[in-house]
Amino acid sequence: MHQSAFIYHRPPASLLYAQIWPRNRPFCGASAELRELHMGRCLHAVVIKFGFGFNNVIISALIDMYGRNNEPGDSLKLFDEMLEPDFICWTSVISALTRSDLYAEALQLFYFMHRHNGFSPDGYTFGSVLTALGNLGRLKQGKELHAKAITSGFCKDNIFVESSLVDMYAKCGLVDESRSVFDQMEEKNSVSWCALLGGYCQKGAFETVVRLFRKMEVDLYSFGTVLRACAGLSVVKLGKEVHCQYLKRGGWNDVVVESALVYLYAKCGSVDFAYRIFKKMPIRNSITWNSMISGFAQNGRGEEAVRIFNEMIQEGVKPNYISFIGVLFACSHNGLVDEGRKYFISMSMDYGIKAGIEHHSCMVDLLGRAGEIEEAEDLIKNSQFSNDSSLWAALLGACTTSTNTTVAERIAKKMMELRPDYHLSYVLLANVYRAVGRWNDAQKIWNRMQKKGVTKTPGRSWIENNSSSSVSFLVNSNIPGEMYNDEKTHSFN
DNA sequence: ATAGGGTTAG
Repeated sequence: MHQSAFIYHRPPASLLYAQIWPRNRPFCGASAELRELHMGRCLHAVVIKFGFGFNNVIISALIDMYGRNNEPGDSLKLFDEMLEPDFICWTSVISALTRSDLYAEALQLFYFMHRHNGFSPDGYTFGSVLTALGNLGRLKQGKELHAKAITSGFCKDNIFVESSLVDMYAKCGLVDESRSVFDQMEEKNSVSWCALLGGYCQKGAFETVVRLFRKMEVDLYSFGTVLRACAGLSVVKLGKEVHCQYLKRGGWNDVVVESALVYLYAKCGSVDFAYRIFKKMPIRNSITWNSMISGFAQNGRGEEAVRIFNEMIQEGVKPNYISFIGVLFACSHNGLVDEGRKYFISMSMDYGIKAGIEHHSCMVDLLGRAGEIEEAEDLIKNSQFSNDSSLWAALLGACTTSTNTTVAERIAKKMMELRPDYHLSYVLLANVYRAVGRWNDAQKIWNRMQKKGVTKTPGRSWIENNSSSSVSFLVNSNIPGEMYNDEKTHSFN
């Protein structure tokens, strides 16, 4: 008999394995330590032994279990081996991918499900897919899905869909849109609040975050957000209060909160304390490692930053775009020129990561400090950022100590071409001429600068910015009693 | 079976 009713279109094998599985190898070591995963695997065996291997409900639960334990490869394998995955199985596997930060892959499966199997999304699917879109910053598709959620009736009064929408708009940088969805919600919970606060964090409105944090129902999940705000404000004192609350409430081995603590303490100068927390963490992911690398790097401890970077690789965690920013920054600020060159090459050769503007900036800084002005110049010229004024400006700064007039002239002129209003190009070039006794040329540059009306932009000191009264106000007013033990706070629920 | 948190150069 013809079985067309049961034919289901499978996603390409390349999507199921080649692309996804290798990328997640690094997580396996960490997940193996989770007892829940071990239990889950045992249960899986029991399921098969008792002949429930073809029960979609049970398999859905298993797919979800692997997803929650950062084993998206196992989720996919199970899914691929199913004879007739129903719509719920698709949703489970999409959410498993989203949970493991495989957003693009989750989206691919979602569109595949829709196009080839004719399944329409429901509230559950919308939640996961909107999360994926938000993390990828795909505003256009996000809006499309928002419209679809409204027309299909899954939007109104569905706290999952609405919270995901708040999150999606916040992550795409549209805080106002995010706020408007939030305001229209009939019922709000800590997830909705947290999503909104994340948007304010991204905009740099850290004071707002701390203020609102005191008004909302607080769960351990939201500690990550407020710690990010603390780091943004460099208020280590408030961060310590949050840390205490985390421990007091029985928080333990939460990789997100503890990574945020590592970052906060390191950013505020307590690198050794940060390192102690880092050392104690049984499960570390790439963000944890990155926090520690950049923590050492920012505190002038480049060698340790490099050491942590290498340890990360040894432990089987793949360095990403941000890891390389940290390690290159460490190299540039500690004169590790050869290492810097090595890592810059290794980034694309060994890890397939294309160097971005941040990496180029670090390299220009590194080479400039080492006096390798022409090498840095070539690097910029041969990159896709050859007309980026921030890179040329960094190089220009490095020329101050150089006596090579020809090169300095060339760079200053390039900079004048890109940014005619940038005063340092003129100042620097004039200084270079003076250093070699070309007084007339120096004077000409000064005249040209004045004729163009280029003026120095007023500077502001770091101290001035950070001793503003609003920050000290926050620190003093946020005593723990007020933050967490307020009766009203708890009855908010 | 479903939603939210943490890392990014000058």
